[in-house]
Amino acid sequence: MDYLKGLNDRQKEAVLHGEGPLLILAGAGSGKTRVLTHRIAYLIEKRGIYPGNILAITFTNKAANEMKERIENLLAGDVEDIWMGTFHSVCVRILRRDIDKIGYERSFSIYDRDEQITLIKECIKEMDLDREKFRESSVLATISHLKDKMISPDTYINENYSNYYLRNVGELYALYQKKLKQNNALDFDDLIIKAVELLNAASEVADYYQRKFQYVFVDEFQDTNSSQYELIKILTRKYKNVCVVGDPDQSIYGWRGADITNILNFEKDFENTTTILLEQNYRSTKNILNVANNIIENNKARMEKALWTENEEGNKVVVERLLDEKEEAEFVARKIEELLEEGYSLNDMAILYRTNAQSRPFEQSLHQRGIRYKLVGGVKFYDRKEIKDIIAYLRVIQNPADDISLKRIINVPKRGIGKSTIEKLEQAASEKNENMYNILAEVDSVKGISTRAKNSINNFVDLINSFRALSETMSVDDFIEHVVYKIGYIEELEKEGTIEAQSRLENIKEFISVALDFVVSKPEGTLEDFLANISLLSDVDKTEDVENSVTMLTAHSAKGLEFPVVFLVGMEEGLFPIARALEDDLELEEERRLCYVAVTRAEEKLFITFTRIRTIYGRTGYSEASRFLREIPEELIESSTINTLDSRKKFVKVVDYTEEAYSNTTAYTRPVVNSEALKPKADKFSAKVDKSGISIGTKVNHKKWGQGTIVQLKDKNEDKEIVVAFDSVGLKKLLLSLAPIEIIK
DNA sequence: GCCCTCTTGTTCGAT
DNA sequence: ACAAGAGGGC
Repeated sequence: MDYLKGLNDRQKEAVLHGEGPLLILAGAGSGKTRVLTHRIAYLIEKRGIYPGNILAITFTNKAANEMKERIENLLAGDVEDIWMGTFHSVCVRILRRDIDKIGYERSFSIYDRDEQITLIKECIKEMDLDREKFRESSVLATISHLKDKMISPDTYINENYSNYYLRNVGELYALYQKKLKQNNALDFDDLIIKAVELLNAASEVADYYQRKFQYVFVDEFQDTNSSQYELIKILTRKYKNVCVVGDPDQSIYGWRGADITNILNFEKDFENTTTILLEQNYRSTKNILNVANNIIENNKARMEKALWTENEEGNKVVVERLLDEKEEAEFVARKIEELLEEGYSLNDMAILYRTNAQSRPFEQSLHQRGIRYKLVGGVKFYDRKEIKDIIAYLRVIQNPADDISLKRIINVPKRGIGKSTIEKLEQAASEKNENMYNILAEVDSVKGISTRAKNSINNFVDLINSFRALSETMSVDDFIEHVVYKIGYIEELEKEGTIEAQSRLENIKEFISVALDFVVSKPEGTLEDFLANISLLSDVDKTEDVENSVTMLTAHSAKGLEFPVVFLVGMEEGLFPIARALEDDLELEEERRLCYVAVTRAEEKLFITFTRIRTIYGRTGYSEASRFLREIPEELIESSTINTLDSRKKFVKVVDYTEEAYSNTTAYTRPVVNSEALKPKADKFSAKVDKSGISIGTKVNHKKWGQGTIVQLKDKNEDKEIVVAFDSVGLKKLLLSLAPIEIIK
């Protein structure tokens, strides 16, 4: 194959680069994914590098999968052995093998934000600190930053000994870490720093990976933090074949510890670095790119870079002011319908906003018109109570030391283990310095607990023990199904009979089908793999592919994506840029970079909207156009509601929301659209397709496994279990209501 | 021990 | 607007 076909000179240079460190400064849309995939393919085929000797860090798991696919297509060969994934998933993989060398068990749990809060709350309570002064979220933020910078609690306490607040934050940090360890749990930051710790502590482990990873790639390098950079330095110490790709203008995770100076320091940290600039944009029209360039130029702390394109000039960017968020959503929905008539498909379009809370009106407007959409992030499936409960069960089964999860589910569903009993158990646990599960196992010797409670506890322990044995032998989806029935969760919800309980039941079914998907894509995956998988997936990863639908997501989540048509909404002072950033130059520049990221997602058409009135956090107020809009030259803008700019480069109100103007925007008649192409959200789950009239011998088509024939059919609970002989994968057992199948006539 | 209501505080982005 | 926590009633 020709690895260089269609590449420009700079890109070719990057692909063909030999040994040694390589820094690629890649502007938005400059084809960096192409460069990365071609370079990896080139290394494997032309330079004979074994795929297992390559590590590539991507920003989402989805990006990793797409890259793998593209490389596979280039090579027409198997590249499964490449280590490709996010920092976090790669670190989990390293830690699962060897974390016992630094005193944790390999069955460690991964704590997400909720568990972190529960844990820090416990710490604040235990240290008897004032909750008004020591806010969980700000304490956690400090701890996280300290971890990123790999500053230990002791160091921090010593440095801030004379400051009451900071010293106690340091003490909280120490206690928090101690508790994590006791729970055999790692938070997100720990995943990185414990991997670094492991590599520093165990030279044979470091040696293994340093030999293994002859070539290391890091995408979105501008958004790495210090500990992640440290990890890269350690892993590449032997070969120094490290290629990082980044764009300082797209650094948008400073609040999460990302450090642009990593890019600036790279050339210093790695001697003989080759630096390549990719400045030709292949994604956007001249107009869109111009808008982006004009905005980003206002940042002072910036490496000069001039992105250019040979693409067409394209349409002017449309900027519209609407009355309020409802009108804004209506405007977007109408435009979407127009664009459909023009021949665009729903997949081509995305709505980008600053905060997740802005999605509601758009959901409503799109839903009303039967326009399918998919929501990235937002109210999270995995944050629902019932799902968290089940995950807590699974965590306890996998890692009995996990007290946080244990306490969550010890009396769920109610089994007569009340508050006072739990307090006694906690006390006993801390006296003996043991995990609660161990105390439960020998509860008969704990004083002050009623016989009835002891009975319940013994039953509970037996139940968990039986699950532990079963989890080894059953497939993950079957196992979860077994657990939810066995613990009586399903029964309880069914008894409740409310609509809410019904939706909880459906969520649980959905969760089981997530597990099924996992088993299908990774047949050798264990329960702990599944748990790690769901906690490390990004919102983009978790969003299921809904055929033919508009994507709605935050500007942050949109990083790395591109769409022919982008609606950038809510461009108002105090919203984008967000209020908090208005008084801080650094934060304001990060907002501007975020705006730059948003604008550069668009390929052909960009619509920007803002409103005159907006309700935020229950308060309605007047809003004014974002300063970023004022940074766009007049000649690049087209608008029907505002008369662009005056001499002071400010938006001037020309069409006010008088009655007339208002009715102008609402008296729009909807074009008749082909309804077949636009089904509403309700049929998102394939489970809803009609499966009556199914019998032995019926031919079905499965979403993943293709065609098959039903060979067995029996009642199971209120459902039917079917066994299908698939042409591709042989016999599979499925639940009729869940299976993503349709009947072939 | 459990459930319900009222109050109070928080307001961004997310692995 | 919304969620979590406190406090009161059963």
